[in-house]
Amino acid sequence: MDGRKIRNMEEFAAVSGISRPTVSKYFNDPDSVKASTRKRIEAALEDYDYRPNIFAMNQNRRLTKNIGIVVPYLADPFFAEIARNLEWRCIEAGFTPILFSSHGDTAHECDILDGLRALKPAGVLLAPLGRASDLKAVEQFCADVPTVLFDSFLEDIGEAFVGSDNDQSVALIVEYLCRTGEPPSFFEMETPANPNANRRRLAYIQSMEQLGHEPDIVRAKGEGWDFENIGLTEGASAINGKAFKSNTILCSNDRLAIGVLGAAYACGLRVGLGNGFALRVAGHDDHPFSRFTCPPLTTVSQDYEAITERSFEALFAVIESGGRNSDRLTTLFAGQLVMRASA
Amino acid sequence: MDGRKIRNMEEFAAVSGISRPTVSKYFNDPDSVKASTRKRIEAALEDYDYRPNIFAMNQNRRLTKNIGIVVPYLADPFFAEIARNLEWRCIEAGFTPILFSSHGDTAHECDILDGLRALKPAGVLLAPLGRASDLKAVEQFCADVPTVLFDSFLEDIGEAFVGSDNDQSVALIVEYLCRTGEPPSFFEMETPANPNANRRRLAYIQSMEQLGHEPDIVRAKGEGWDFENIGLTEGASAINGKAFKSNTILCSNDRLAIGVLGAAYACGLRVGLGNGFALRVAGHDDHPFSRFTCPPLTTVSQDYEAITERSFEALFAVIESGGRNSDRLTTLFAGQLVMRASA
DNA sequence: CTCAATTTTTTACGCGCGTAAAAAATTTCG
DNA sequence: CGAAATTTTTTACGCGCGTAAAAAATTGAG
Repeated sequence: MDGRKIRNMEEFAAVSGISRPTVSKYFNDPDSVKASTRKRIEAALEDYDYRPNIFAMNQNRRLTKNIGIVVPYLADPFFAEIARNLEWRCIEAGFTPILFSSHGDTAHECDILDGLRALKPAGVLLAPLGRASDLKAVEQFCADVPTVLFDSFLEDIGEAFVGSDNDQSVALIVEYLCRTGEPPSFFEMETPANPNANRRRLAYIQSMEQLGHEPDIVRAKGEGWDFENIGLTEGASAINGKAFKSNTILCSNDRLAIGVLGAAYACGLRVGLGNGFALRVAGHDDHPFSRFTCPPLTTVSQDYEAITERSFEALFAVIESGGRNSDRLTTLFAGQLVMRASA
Repeated sequence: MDGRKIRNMEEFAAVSGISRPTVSKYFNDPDSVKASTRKRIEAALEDYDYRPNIFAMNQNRRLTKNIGIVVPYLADPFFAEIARNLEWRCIEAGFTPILFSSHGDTAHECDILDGLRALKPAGVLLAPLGRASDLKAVEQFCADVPTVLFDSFLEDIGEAFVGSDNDQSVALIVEYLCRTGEPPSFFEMETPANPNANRRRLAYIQSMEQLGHEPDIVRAKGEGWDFENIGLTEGASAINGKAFKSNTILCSNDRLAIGVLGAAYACGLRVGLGNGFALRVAGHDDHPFSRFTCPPLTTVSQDYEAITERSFEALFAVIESGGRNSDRLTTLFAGQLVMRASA
């Protein structure tokens, strides 16, 4: 703990007895210097706790060690959870994750992408708003910066896409619901922001038809990301208005289902499977809170860890290969049925 | 849209017909140049969409326009919501918010603060882990960087503190619960991470004694931020083990209460106020999801907007005054009773 | 129109680091 | 031990911008 404060790499190089270019090399990759010099630098590092100036470091770099993580709505615990995993993964690999939330707003998503460009990130993990995204802006961004999309699929954009296999997962739960009770009605938003929703509706229709049942779709009015609230209010009016042909409601996602559970409670309907229950409610995603609803929500899980792991790997591969060489690959993970008490 | 790409401020100055120092001045404060030159610059900006290199900009600055926002656990919608508001507020004021989550981990909180220092932020809005924080590290950080603490109170640290008045809010709900039914038992974590929890326990005891009732405190085992789960499992064993002396449970926070609601459901107890209900459950914070539980959770609201607004204002004042001159001021906002069906 | 006040331009340096090239030192290995 | 291979040092330049100082231009009031 020498009293002297180290002001720059020059000074640090002096006190550590190593030349500045070598020190610079060390900071860019500790393994690129001989083991003995590395030890000397790290010893000096203990005594003087110097850190290179990130701004100066990045100024001349064509790209940095930054990785942008962009999610459409961070107040949604699904994305909070994924963001948490991604951050962790990036740090582990020696990158600096920088987290952004589009807050459900098109213009803000564009602003984030603009700002991100200026940060010269090595890569970006982007879960776009979806329908609300400015497609041209996103496409242009992906052309400039190595980007892996996840969750929301956008045609032909990005180096890779990682998401869940809605066809499989919806078929799974539709089959389960049909097998254990009445074939489900499908409940979704009128104009879903997320492309997964469209996919799920189609998968629902197909599954129902394959099983010889007639699809029944109920659409909730409302826009935005306030899903629980929409599920609650619109769900209640749908229930009261006898809009559902079935006593079983499959919701497009868990957050909507949580709202519907509230609606059922407000309507005095007991939710669950078997005698004495008036309604079954199922969701999709295995949202972090779905275990704690009353009754606990039956749903299809998305494999959070697989999605984050694969997304990061895909991005890392692109970064390593120094740009855009891998064919655009799409990975869809299968969902697993999560049987709880609500259906 | 001239084909030429602008590479730096020099080139942009050339095409806009203004000298580089003046352009530089413009970017640091558009109002610092004459109106006519400002217009000329902004006209050129339309044609050439140039943006100054942030790294080069910040390199020589003693401090930047960055504002760090640090929350202990972003997967907690309470913090997600506050972070969202704070981000918005920062942008509005022309700053660049950078969001971090400590993920409930002491070491990670320290890393974040370290990294933040390197970003030379104009200021930081910090909700510390609390008990789990490395107090010395946080204190040292606050000495280096203008920091406003919120949510978790740490003695004598930071330029200001903004939080909620637990004494008032707990008194409010204890009084309500006593008035409308049995005096509540208090349910909390054994070793709460958040200092608010301690404050709330004390406020509970005081309120009960003032109303002439004997306090009854039940503590759940478990650590970390997985509150709902702890509330669910420990709540169930407490209920089954007849640990609660009262039929009314006041939980230290809403997330715990959400778990307890699940426990009650699992135990077959109907939760609500009045005849036919076996249990009352109340929480604290008016968590974003508390409106959607079954039954909807009775709780005390924290004034999210007031907290974010005041936090930002306090930080802004410190920044404006160029450092640390304001006396350390503490603002506590009163909670409001949110009567729903659970109690 | 004149003189002072304001604003812009010119000129020049520095920030902290990346990095290239050539020379010097060190290590490796036959 | 000596030559080749590896690593470090020396030297030097540039990145894009902030900013200081002095000179020049513009503006505004009288």
